[in-house]
Amino acid sequence: MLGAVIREYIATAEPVASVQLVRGYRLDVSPATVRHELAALEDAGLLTHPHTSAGRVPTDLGYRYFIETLMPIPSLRADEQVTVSHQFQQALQDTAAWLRVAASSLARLTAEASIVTPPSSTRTTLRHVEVVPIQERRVLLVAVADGGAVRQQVLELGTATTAEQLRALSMRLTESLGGATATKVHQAAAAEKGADADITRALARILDEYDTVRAREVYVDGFQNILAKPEFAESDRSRAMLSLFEDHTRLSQILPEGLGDGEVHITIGHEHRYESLRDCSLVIGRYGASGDVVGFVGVVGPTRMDYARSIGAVRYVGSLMSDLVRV
Amino acid sequence: MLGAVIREYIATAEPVASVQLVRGYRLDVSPATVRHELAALEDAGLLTHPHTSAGRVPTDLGYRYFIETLMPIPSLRADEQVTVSHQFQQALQDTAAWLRVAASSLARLTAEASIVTPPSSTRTTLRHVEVVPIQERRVLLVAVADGGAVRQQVLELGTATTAEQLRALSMRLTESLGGATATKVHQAAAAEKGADADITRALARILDEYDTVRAREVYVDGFQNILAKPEFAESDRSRAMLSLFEDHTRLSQILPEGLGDGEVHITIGHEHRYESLRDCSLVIGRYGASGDVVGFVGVVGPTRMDYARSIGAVRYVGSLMSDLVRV
DNA sequence: TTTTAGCACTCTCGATAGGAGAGTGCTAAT
DNA sequence: ATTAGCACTCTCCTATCGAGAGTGCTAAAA
Repeated sequence: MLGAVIREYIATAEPVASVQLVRGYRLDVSPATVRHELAALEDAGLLTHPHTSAGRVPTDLGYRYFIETLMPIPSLRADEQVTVSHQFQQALQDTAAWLRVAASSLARLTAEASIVTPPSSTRTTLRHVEVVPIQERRVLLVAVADGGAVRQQVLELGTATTAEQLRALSMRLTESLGGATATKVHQAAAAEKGADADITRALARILDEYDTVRAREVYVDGFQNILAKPEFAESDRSRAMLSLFEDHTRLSQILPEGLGDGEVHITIGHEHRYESLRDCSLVIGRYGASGDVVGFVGVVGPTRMDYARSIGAVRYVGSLMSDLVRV
Repeated sequence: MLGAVIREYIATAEPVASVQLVRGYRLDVSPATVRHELAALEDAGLLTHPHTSAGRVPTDLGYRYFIETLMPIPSLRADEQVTVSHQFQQALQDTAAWLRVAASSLARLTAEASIVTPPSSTRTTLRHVEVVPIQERRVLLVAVADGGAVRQQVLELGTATTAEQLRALSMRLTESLGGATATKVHQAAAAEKGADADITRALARILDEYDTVRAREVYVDGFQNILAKPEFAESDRSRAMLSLFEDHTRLSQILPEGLGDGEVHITIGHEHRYESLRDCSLVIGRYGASGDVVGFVGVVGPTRMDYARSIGAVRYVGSLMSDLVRV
């Protein structure tokens, strides 16, 4: 019964009445009986009334109960899987590109807004360092990390350096710092002097960035989907949300701590700390290679959202991303 | 007089009445006289009436006339300049980072939404190529272009290759393709065979990307500012705009063609092609080094926007970005 | 004990109407 | 050319009303 109400409400966004249930689900009882049951569910705190003579609406608790005990989670349809994985194929080269793909396909699949964070690692080690000349005194420092992730940074050198010297430097750095963690590189930086120290320090900083699990960058897509939902017709509400979305620092704080691999974490309405998310739910998954390289992928929508579908989509996209990161 | 109406309307978003003008601008004439003048401006097509007994509202044409003939354009206040350029200082290392900074400071300065495209060049030549090992068969291809812009791409090689071999390959490619344009690199790719051909082809594709002036990536910020404006209270309108903003392909099509260096291009309301931008204006500037490396930086807001301020902000941010690209 | 029919009661929502307020356009006088 | 005066128009707010939807309760039926 709770399930019926929730399904109906998810579909229509209107409070659902007893007669609707009887008709829509071909129940062999009268509306009055249904009303009795509904009243009981309301006493249990799983449903509410917007006002005396309106149909039932699920509470946050109601959704939670539904999700945890009665909801089957179908995986994505095969053809949808194909479409998405196909899009991923086309964006393999560039991390930024496939993060964008992840965000946009998730948004499209669920018709909600999506959040994706870049992969970051907890104890990255350096695999390869390359210093590439750009201009007279400018060099590009390229650091390839353990998992194959790459980061680059432009540096200004104090003295002009030839390509040969840089090449030698690259080899020396790769040699000495290969396999080193952030702390080790920091130590190495402290030990060096002059221009090389600058470079090593920059390297250390790059590694530090990998280690901060919450990257400053967050990829977001599909906000227009949210704006289209009837519950966000008033612009005040959607504005609060949008401002949260644009403030990536704040945004990254809604990501859950200590999420296991492949797990999906759901927060509903009042369950999260931000006032502006009171009418929203988050479905956040984790992708990455077993505890090492880690990122988040999730969906944001009104509490009245199709959780089963969202969870399915998040799981699938997450698994694709895990594959990409693991290689 | 037109100026007074426009200024007032920009400030209040309400149709402006004759009495308001007399009071607000301490005119030494009666409201009736002002009404005469306003009627004349209306005949000229520079103002309208929402309805018979409402104050005046500028038309698109009115804004255009105002901007082109009567509007002084103050530069940003010194302290604002300092704040912004300071933020740029902190994001020098990473192209993506300073593009984000550009978008967000522009949004903050103007309280409108902002658009920034990455720098792209029309006839880029290759300066340096580096092939960096990542994993057994994976390599990172780093291409440093003429202006100092850097792009990277992960490649899968058919055969395993040692670090030494890659190093030699890097030197050879830099040697043979240094100074080459996209077309030349394409030719070179066609001439080669095997794994090297793959790499050269990838290089050519990277150069192609530089050459497509309109990059697929567009940095956008401050959409919430738009949502806050009274004219966008209804979510339908803002939704149309937001969907345009999220569709970067469509978005990049609103950027003006053939814009000179340091010029600022303004499009008002009905002047642009997209229906969903009917109530919006664009203030788009160009940054880059004299015709070579080029990107766009601009502001999007309601037609009722503070053009002087927007132009000032776009100019300043644009000049900062030009400095960054030129080096 | 569970289910059901019947009915009163409550609340929303849309339509309608009225009145205040704001602002213009016109006319005639300065 | 400017202005005072005034009629006229349109919006916007408020109040009111009735229809409609849906519940909760009660008492009867299964």
